[in-house]
Amino acid sequence: MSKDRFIFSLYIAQSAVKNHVIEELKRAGIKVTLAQSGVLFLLEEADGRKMKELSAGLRIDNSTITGLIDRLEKLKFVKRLPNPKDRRSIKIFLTPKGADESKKAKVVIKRINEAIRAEIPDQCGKSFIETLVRLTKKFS
Amino acid sequence: MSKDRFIFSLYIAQSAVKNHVIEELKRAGIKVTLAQSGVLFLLEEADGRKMKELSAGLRIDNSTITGLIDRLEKLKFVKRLPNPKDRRSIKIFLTPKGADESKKAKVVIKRINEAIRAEIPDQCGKSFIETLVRLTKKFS
DNA sequence: ACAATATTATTTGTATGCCAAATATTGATA
DNA sequence: TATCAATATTTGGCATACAAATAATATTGT
Repeated sequence: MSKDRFIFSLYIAQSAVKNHVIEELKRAGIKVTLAQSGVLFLLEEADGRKMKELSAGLRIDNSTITGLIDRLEKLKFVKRLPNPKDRRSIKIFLTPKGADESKKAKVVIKRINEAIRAEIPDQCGKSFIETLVRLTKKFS
Repeated sequence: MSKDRFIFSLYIAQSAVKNHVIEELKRAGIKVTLAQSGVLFLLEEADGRKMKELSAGLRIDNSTITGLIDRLEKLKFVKRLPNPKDRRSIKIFLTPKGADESKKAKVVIKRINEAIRAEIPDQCGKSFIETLVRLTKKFS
């Protein structure tokens, strides 16, 4: 049926997973969205990143990051601070509240990533991720 | 690095493929977008479908289809016609112009689907799609 | 030093996509 | 038949996402 419809199959699988994550985050009482949690995770790893570094890390457009940070700032999860070394750029910092939210979200995301791993046959488990990475490189 | 980050890997692979398709459609002078082409393909297969059938076929929300059809109708690629058998619903029909656009878009999409297939190792080619389908079922 | 160029973030406009609520119509049931 | 539940579509609100245009600042070439 969908034997050769890679584009569509990839779309609906990603869509199903994404909607499931959103639902589980909500169910856990988490205020940030999936995209916003991506920002928090990057900052947890290395705080004070520039907008540019965040958009590169998440593989999304600069202008999209602006909106994500706007909403995260309104929720008091991050703060924009000027970068004295380069006044074009801005550095983003986690607030304590944001760090807390990040940890909570990470629990949910991790659980779902493990549930996904469980769905992938062992022989081709590595191959699945490798294929995704190969597609990403090929079409970027 | 991204060994266990299935959600993220799936997202960026889908995103890369999607953006590549959009670019190629544009490059071929095609006016419809990827999502809109999905509607055209369904109608090419069976014209006069109801909104509900389209949203089910594309696995997207009802309200999203309304917008897609709005734009396709503005471009004169489809027409809304009343359904005498059930006046709650509406049937969507391809115009000749829409049928033409559909064929053009299909050439591009088919080419990219084949390029994707070429990126998947032979042993796990079937398994890749099967995994996507399994994930879709599990999380829907 | 200065002009041309590049980089960083934002703004605006358009397109998805979801959800919840509103509307219209149909079907079922008391 | 009157009412209530189910179904189909639309509307409005919000959150991504990209592209193009803009403003501010840095860098580079001469």
